[in-house]
Amino acid sequence: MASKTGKETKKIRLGRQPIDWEAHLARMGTGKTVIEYGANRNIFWQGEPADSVFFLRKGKVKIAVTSQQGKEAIVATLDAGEFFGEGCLAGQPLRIASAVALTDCTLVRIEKALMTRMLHQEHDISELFVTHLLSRNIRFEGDLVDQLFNSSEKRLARILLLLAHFGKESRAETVHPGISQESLAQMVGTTRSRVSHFMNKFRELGFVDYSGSGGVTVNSGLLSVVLHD
Amino acid sequence: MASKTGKETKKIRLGRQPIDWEAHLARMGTGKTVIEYGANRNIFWQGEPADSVFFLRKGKVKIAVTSQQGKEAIVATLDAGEFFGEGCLAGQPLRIASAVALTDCTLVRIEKALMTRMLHQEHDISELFVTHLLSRNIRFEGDLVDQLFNSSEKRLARILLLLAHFGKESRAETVHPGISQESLAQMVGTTRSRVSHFMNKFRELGFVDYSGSGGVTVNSGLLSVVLHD
DNA sequence: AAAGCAGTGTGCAATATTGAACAGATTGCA
DNA sequence: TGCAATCTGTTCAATATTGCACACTGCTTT
Repeated sequence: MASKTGKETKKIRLGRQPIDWEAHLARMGTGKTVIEYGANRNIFWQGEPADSVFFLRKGKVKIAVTSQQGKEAIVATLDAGEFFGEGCLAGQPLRIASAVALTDCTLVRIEKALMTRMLHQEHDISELFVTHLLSRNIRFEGDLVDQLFNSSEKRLARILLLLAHFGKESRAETVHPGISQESLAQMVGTTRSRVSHFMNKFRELGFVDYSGSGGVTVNSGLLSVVLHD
Repeated sequence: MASKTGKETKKIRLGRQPIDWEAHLARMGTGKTVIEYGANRNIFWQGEPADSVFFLRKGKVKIAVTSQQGKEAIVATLDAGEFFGEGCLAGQPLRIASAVALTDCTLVRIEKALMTRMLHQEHDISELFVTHLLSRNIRFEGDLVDQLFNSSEKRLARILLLLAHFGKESRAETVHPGISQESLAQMVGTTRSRVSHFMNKFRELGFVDYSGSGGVTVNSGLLSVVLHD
């Protein structure tokens, strides 16, 4: 509780002027709740009724799907400032995926009815949401193309680069600390033994660095070579 | 040929009332063009500057990506009533995919600036566009999950079902006539020889029917069994 | 009719991937 | 401290997939 989200900027950059998402939210009537989730806490389960959209104010969240055979795949990991669970707005009655907090999170739960109303009445919200959906779309399309074309080795390289926010201003270079090979395998769509194999290969080549604990460091410049053959 | 798409209603169902897309378009100033494309004509190429969004009024269009190695993948096939090329709205300077008319098409080209203006000013358009993006998102997420979990056999089964509009009211049961095994392979993300192999298997089991020419007929009920193991 | 062409049915060796196993290392906790 | 749980490195046989080859079909063009 009582996290220091106060420091986070509430103004989210859009095409034109920054919009004050929190102010809009505050103005709306009932239907929203601010919730804090501890790391590893479940936010919603696949198969549950879907009646709300979430906005991630702080922390990281993963979206995962479990197959009938019990295998799990991670279809997205989200950072602060992103929406999720928006499928219900398109009429999905049930969650098609589960959402789990990867770190301590604070998020805003918005009931479907309220979200619909906001999209209908508030231009800025509507525009923000369109921007979000466009980015998500581009990311999904990229993931799909990646699957259609590339070997598991290249897919792993790509995931590592994306997790390190390759291309963004902030050259964090460090992947989410504590990410396991199992999780990587679930994102890449392969087995852990394969991930272990390639991680070692990448490490020997100096593309990544990781020692027991302390997360993975990515040399984006070098690793990106893998993608281009 | 998909024949009577011309009869499709121009009023597109939204959550609430149907909105008259054409009327909105007509009211806007310059920046839009109605274009007709013959079958197999190219609409835009991957790598080209991206400065407009398209609305498909009639016909079918495929969205394809070519890898550096020259392999082609089909990431989507679109029906009347759908948008495409919307990536530019999120700031993509270049097309990341090519668009090709699969049948004779008529489509509306909307310049990026006009589209932005419409999204900003016209509630109905904005809402329609959000609905489109949500559906597209759900489809991409589904495709991605499919790739992460399933074998090429199941993926082929799924594509055949989707092409036959499985689940929709109109039990057309007939896939786009003249679709080649090569195209199927590019959608599924595998090789033609694999597609040929599974198509024969499906045919022997009575799940599909196809004879030289005349397109593929899908027995959705039977074929969907493949998906559930 | 002959030739060309695109699509299909097969077979096969080379390669990639899976799935399961086991040992060592590290971490968290009683 | 010691135990249990988790994560990692590594192997290996079974399986799936690729990439290519070639023959055969139906169709169009000349």
